[in-house]
Amino acid sequence: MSSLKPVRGTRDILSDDILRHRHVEETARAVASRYGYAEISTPIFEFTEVFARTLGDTSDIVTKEMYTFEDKGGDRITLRPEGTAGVARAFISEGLAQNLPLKFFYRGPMFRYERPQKGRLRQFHQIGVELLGVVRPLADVEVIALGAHILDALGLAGKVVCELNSLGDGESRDAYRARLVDYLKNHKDKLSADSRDRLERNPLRILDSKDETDREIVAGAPLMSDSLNGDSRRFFDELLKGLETAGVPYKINPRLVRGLDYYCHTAFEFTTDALGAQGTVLAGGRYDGLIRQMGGPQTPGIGWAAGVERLAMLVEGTPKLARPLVVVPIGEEAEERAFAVTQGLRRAGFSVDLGFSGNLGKRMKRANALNARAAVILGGDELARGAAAVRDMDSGEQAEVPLTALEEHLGRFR
RNA sequence: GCGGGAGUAGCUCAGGUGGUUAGAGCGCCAGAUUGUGGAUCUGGAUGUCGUGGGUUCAAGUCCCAUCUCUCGCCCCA
Repeated sequence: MSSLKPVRGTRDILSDDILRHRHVEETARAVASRYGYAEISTPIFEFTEVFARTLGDTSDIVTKEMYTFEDKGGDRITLRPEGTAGVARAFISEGLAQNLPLKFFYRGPMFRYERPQKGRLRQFHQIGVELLGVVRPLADVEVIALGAHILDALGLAGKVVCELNSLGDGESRDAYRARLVDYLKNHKDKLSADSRDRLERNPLRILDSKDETDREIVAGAPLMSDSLNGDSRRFFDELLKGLETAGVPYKINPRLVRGLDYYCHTAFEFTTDALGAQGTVLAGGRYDGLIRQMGGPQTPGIGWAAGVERLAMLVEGTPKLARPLVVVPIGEEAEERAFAVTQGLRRAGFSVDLGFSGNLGKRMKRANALNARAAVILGGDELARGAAAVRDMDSGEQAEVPLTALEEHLGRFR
């Protein structure tokens, strides 16, 4: 094995893997497009403040996971750890507030400096959507239904569960946080070290702690739903009703929280038990305060992101490429004419491979390895008659076809 | 960042207690078949044994460090 290796947590993606990635991305793009989501591509790096300001100073992403560096001009630059901040920044930079509501689909690499595991990499890929400018819960319904639709189109409906919760508006969330902290402080000495730390930093996170004693304590904790004010309660009820109307199955999980500070109201995760500790496959929520926090006009938003690597691991089988034709020249004179024949077929819309060397036997072997549908054999005898031998690689049947009728004859193999 | 497991051919893996030229299957290459692929048969090449250091007459094997993968924690897609 060579000592030349990719950087830790990065991968070359090729052959079957890249086909699966492409399948995931193209399926998502096609379904999102049916819902009217326009694709947007934002830079993979931004000024560090774009992420630092929006993700919250206490989040792990900001404190330890960002790839941040100073460029030659002295600017602080960060490789994007997630997609929402960049879309929000573009919304402000491009003055898009005139055109609300807006719906975006994006895809591309994200970067987080963390310890790699299965389904968790330092460079990974996400697909995601954002819906900006709609305060009504119907927006949440559409965004979640779109996520469910994409997972269904990928054949994963039976492998995932949509877990759902409401964090309420700011008022509800603050009220709940206070009640929760009050309760947990009474059990502080029994909490795990991690959770005692979280009590200061991010108390809501304690709700989904994996520590057993924590779980026992959490079982008796006040419920978020009891702290929702009237507006928040109504919002959540409308969302649930909408999902039922849309036929999206869900499971309410009162302990579901989101790591990032800007979420409010709706939080959801599509999870699977097929990927070990990295069970979250598509997740998102509502972020009504984000754009104003970044310095833009008050603009509500909701969206989600999904990990392409994780989805690709769940997708069964390998998407097949279209089977090519192969042109096989025999002899020097035929080789000179083969490229012109090949180009003619390519211009006519066929996928055609023309090898660079080899005798007949080798070229036929390669045609077989490429899973060619048919071979167009150009031998001296055939060319002298202005024809080619067309061999069906499945049946082995071979027929002589005049070059002038080649495209028409090959139509059956398209 | 913390804890456990693992790194031998392109791939999947064998290599008791240290002992000569490190093996198998798959794949690859060549030939049987110089105008015909898949199947079969014959032959061939697989390699700094992850990397660096140490112990020893002798290290794939033992010790230390380091890197990468993997499982879990943290966190998240």
